[in-house]
Amino acid sequence: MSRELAKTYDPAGIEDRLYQKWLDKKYFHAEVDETKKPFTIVIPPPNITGQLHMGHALDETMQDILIRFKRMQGYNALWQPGTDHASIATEVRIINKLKEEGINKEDLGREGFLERAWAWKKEYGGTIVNQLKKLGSSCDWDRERFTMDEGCNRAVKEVFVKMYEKGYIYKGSRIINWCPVCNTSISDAEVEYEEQAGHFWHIRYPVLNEDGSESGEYLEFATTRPETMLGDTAVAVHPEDERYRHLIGKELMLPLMNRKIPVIADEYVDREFGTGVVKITPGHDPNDFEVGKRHDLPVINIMNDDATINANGGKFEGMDRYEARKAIVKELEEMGLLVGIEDHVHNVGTHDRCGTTVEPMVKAQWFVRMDELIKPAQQAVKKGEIRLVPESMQKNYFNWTDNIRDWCISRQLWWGHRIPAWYCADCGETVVSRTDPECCPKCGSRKLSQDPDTLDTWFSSALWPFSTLGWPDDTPELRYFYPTDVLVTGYDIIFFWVIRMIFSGYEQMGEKPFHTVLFHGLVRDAQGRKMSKSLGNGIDPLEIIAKYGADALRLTLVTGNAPGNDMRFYYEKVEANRNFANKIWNASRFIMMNLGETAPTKPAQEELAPADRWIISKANSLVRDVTENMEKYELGVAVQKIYDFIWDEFCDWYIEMVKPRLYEKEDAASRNAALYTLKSVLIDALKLLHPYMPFVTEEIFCTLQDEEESIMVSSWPLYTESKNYPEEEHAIETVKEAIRGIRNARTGLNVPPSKKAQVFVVSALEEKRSIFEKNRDFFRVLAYASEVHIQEDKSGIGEDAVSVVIADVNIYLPLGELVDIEKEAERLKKEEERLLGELKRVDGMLSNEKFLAKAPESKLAEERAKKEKYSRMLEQVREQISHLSGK
RNA sequence: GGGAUCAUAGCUCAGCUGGGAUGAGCGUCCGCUUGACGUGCGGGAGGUCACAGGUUCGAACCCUGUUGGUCCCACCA
Repeated sequence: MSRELAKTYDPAGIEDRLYQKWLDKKYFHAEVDETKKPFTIVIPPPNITGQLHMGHALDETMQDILIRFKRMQGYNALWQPGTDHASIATEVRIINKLKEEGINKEDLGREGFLERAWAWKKEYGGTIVNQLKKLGSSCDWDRERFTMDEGCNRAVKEVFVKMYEKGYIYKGSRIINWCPVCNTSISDAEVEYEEQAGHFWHIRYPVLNEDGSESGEYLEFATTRPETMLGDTAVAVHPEDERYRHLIGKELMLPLMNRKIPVIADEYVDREFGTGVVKITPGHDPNDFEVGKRHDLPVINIMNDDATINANGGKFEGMDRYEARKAIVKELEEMGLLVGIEDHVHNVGTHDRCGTTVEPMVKAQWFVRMDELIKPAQQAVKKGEIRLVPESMQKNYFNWTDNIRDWCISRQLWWGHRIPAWYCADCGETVVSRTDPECCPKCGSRKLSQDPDTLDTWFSSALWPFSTLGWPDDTPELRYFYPTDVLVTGYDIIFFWVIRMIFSGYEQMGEKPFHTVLFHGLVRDAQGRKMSKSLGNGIDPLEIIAKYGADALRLTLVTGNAPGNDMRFYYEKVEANRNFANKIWNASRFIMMNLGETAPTKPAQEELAPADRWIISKANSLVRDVTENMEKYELGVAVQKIYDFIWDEFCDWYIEMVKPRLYEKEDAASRNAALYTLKSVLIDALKLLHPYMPFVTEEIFCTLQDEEESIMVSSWPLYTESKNYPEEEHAIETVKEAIRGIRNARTGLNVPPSKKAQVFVVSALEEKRSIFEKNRDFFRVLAYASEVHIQEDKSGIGEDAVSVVIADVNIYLPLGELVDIEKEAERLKKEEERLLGELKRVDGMLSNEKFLAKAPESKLAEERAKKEKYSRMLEQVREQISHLSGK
């Protein structure tokens, strides 16, 4: 096999080719295998209407990292993919498309509409999936599911019927949020509150005498929505409000409608607010609805579904709600009942899909009773059975579970799961059934009609962790892969989805759906704004992939960002990561060039140079740290360590150190040891990096070696005690320190690398001199020296040499230029102060009983060693100071 | 109104349950045809970790308060 790579890494072509290979080899596919431990992630199903955006890209990348990591660790890793039918989003999209053709949905009829919808799904539903593939997502596509496929439909019906039978699902007339544009009810979670500038209209209603005549007294209040007065059925005051006590029980004349309404007393009224009087409209305000229930008030619905006034609105019938508002205010003013208008900013509920102001309306809808269901979901998080990462998300979670209200699940849409309830035209019986009933079980009538409504999209997604594994059937997959392991999602859908999956899991399966929820934040633009269509500031992940490669994008999305935090997207960051891909590419290219056609053989222990052992040892700790971080879901921290290791330690130091051994071919054993180490350390680093950058790592891996056919099914590196070489680590770090000192000095003295210099490395310590002696080549190469002299430092400061002091090593550069003695003295003084500070700190720790009792032995030893080191350094610095002052 | 969260280098952010500001990317300055890479190499400048107190031998990290920003929830008509 030829080991040649192009001079720069160009992801184009490579990525698609490798992805196809993985698909062909079925590497993504997971089968039930009792001999292996499963690791499962279910994808948050993207909407079929969706276009891949940065949010998806982040979400998928995190999941892919985890699943690839676990797969390499030897788990039987299943990433269960699928898409969501997204009832309202899709229905809106199709309606709009029909509109372009001049068709409205009713013309087509339900059947015809659904036909169009399925055709649409067939045409566009796969788009998002293909886009996910561009990212490198290692989903088991053989198991792809859809929330409205046959299995999911059965799961939905099963759950609906079961919960209905248990009394958890009921139909009731309650006040719900109505979207007049989408023409459907929506749940509380779908309402978004928006601050809007509005007004307070101060209005008064005349108080009536017992005989119905006007008493001349008025009751004044303020309202932000005067048009709802058409549906007023009372006016309320606080029961203990002295100002109005005498009016409680009396009647008022509702102007414009000429309806008598009572004055009632209810604690809901805040005496301090406004006039302490509230008009009560049970038909169009959730609070008023509750008040109405307590007082048995009639509920009057004054609006049609499109938010125009209906027949109950008298002469305002047919007007839009805002037109009616104007007209009503005008008439009240003419009647002298408008006391004043005041500017007021208030929160208005809008539909999160279309932005329309939501209208509270009383309608017969289906609900899920939450009080019982929520308990296990609450407990699970409280007891730590389900872990939220980051933990701070618990507050959010409990905020919702503690205040949960019944979930309105019926939608007046056609695209979705139709509610499995039928009504008997003859006896009025409601039949809820898994199968379509032929006749009424109560009266035998065949005049049954199915409820026209469909279910909230989230009803089916709530079942996703088990419906995708085959539930309600008792499948091997379900037994093996459930509960799943980690759910990765944005914190913005905790309420819509996460909570609902959790309680559904406990209710239907008797077990949690996953043990960990890993949250990520939003991807914002460079200015920190949300990416949105209206702002036009969205960045298309596919464009980034085309230009920089999926690897660079993936890395960009997971670095420098803690779980749950929002991040900003910078092109500069992507570029930096593209550069990193190129860096690895070139390091690998270099290694392959030197490898030639023969593979290096495993060297004997004693053939390994100190530098080899050093990098092996470093790589070994890297394996331990990275694995640990990844297991704690610290994906960004982990990859940062890999990045630093590859770029700094491996490329900038180790490869440079090894070059002389590669070029001087006399010592075959040494060359072989170097090549072997280069190759094996590179392979380990590639493996660690693979979950993050699957494509470059695979391409290099396959070119570099012939033993294994893919890095993605190779095994994760293991931390091995025997690969620890603390002595060599110490030695090479010492050498690095000295070399850095020389480089510094050279820069300070303005000596370019091309100008090779004699270098005197001088140390008072026998130990160091011997280390330098063993690694003297490095000085030549890395410090650009012509000659290297290692000498004992007897004087502290040399007599006729220029000296620069780095730590406790003196480096003499006989270049004929003198260092500024005063500056040097100043520097030494500072160094002395620093060391004194350090010693004080270490002493503090070592004399602290609590610390001594608690700290692990390794930490103690480390601190003691530091103490020694600092004392020694201090001694030397002081010696040098005295030498200098003697001059 | 309640709650959460953030404030660290010019910019964007890491900083692992108190122990050397350990830092990254970008930017900036100086210097490099060092035979993998200029998508590169070497070196530098730049931080009283928002402010004020407190706990501690020791605080960016814990507590209290202040200021400023972001977000979530909430019926104040």
